[in-house]
Amino acid sequence: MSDRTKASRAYADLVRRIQTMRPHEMLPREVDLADELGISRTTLRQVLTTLTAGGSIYSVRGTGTFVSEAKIDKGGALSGFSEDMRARGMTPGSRLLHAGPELADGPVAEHLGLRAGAVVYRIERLRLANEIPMCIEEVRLPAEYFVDLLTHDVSAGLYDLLKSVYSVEVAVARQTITSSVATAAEAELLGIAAGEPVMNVQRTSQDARGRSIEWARSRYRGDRYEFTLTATRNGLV
Amino acid sequence: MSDRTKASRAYADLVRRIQTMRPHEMLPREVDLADELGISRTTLRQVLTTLTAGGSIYSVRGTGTFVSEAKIDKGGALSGFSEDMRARGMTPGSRLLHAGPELADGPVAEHLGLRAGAVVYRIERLRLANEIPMCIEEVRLPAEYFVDLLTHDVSAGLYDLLKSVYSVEVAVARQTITSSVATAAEAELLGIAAGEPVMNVQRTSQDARGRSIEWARSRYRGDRYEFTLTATRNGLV
DNA sequence: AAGTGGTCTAGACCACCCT
DNA sequence: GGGTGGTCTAGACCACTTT
Repeated sequence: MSDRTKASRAYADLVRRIQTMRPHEMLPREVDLADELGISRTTLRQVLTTLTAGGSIYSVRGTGTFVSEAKIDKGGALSGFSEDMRARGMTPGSRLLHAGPELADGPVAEHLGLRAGAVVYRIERLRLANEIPMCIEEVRLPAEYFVDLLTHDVSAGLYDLLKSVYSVEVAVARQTITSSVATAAEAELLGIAAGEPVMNVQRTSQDARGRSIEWARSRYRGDRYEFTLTATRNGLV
Repeated sequence: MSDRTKASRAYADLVRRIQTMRPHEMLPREVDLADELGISRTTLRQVLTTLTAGGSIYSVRGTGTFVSEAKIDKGGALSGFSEDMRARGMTPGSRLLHAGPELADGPVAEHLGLRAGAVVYRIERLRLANEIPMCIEEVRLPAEYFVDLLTHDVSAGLYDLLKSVYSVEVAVARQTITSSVATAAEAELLGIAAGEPVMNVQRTSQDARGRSIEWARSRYRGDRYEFTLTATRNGLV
């Protein structure tokens, strides 16, 4: 959404323009469109590529570029709990269950790419949506990247904190989702009955340099949460 | 993987080159690299953008371009069951439970963007991995796009069929995952006990033109299946 | 000041679809 | 043959980091 470059400004212009058009309506030819937007065709094509990847438009070789039909709205799979809940129109909340340093044992060290015995921070929170318990979240972060992390407020909006204080942003995340039934302890925290379904989400995050910066395990109550994701076919490869 | 364009050939070359390098090792400067690969810097940058999006490399402004550290291998969220299972090293199988035309009722018509009462094909299959039941899959496809679909063998590899016979490919898919416990009927088909956890995956797929081409509901057994996905931060926006 | 990636351009040529 | 998107180029200039 940054309007620092011509391309991103043209992108915003074009998105607005597409919204006023009907599905399968044809866009002006690229040379003309570039002219209207005040950019070169090369820059325009960069913008069009992004829009195509996002499913807003499609082009047919030798024929033209068209507005796509239904818009599958993309859920931000890279967002954290707070952002995710706000996108769903709910108010996120948090109750801190634990926050402290510990030594990484085998599995944790492996997931984070650290040597066994390295220091990690473990933060465990009960996450709420509109005051209702939604999931139990357990996050581990390498202490070497986030010095004095616990002197800050980690009860909510952890990603904002990592970005603003440590200038670290998630670039790639891998999530594994499994289904199970709640144990007695989990059930009590989540306010459900033992034996009810829960979704387990394990997540490993890396920054742009490819360093693992987070390993998280969440247990969502299955009766109230649904996990949404959008996949797009890649270009070039 | 197509080597028809200079860019895709350079991409393949560069991937091979990166594999011989160590994490955080610096690549040659762009002008030189473009020269070595026999392409212009503009074309090279297109390739580098793809590699960056894929998490293979990262670049630091004013400094250089580097090989990323750990490689999170991307699971193809756009693949079908057969492809998915083969990627996990298992042999996919299928038992056809039902295949026939029907009239789209409200919810189905809505998901597929059809008028109520349009004809859709419903295909229900029990999907196996190494002969073991893995999920129950119910797919609905608009008959207007896939004329005489049922004269073909739909028991396995449906996506391959859609591509080879109808030249239709999935470009964007949206999936919603929820957790529940198996009903008696589901449990029997899946070979588990009623009350055990299952994962429900609902999926809407669109082709490049934005037409909804598939609506599917799957129920995976929670004890044997895990859902993996990789998310990457987008450029431009 | 020198070196690097980031943005943008004008224009050439190719591949394909239509009438 | 005329129109459209797809690929590729050489080069300019900017922004940032390092010495």
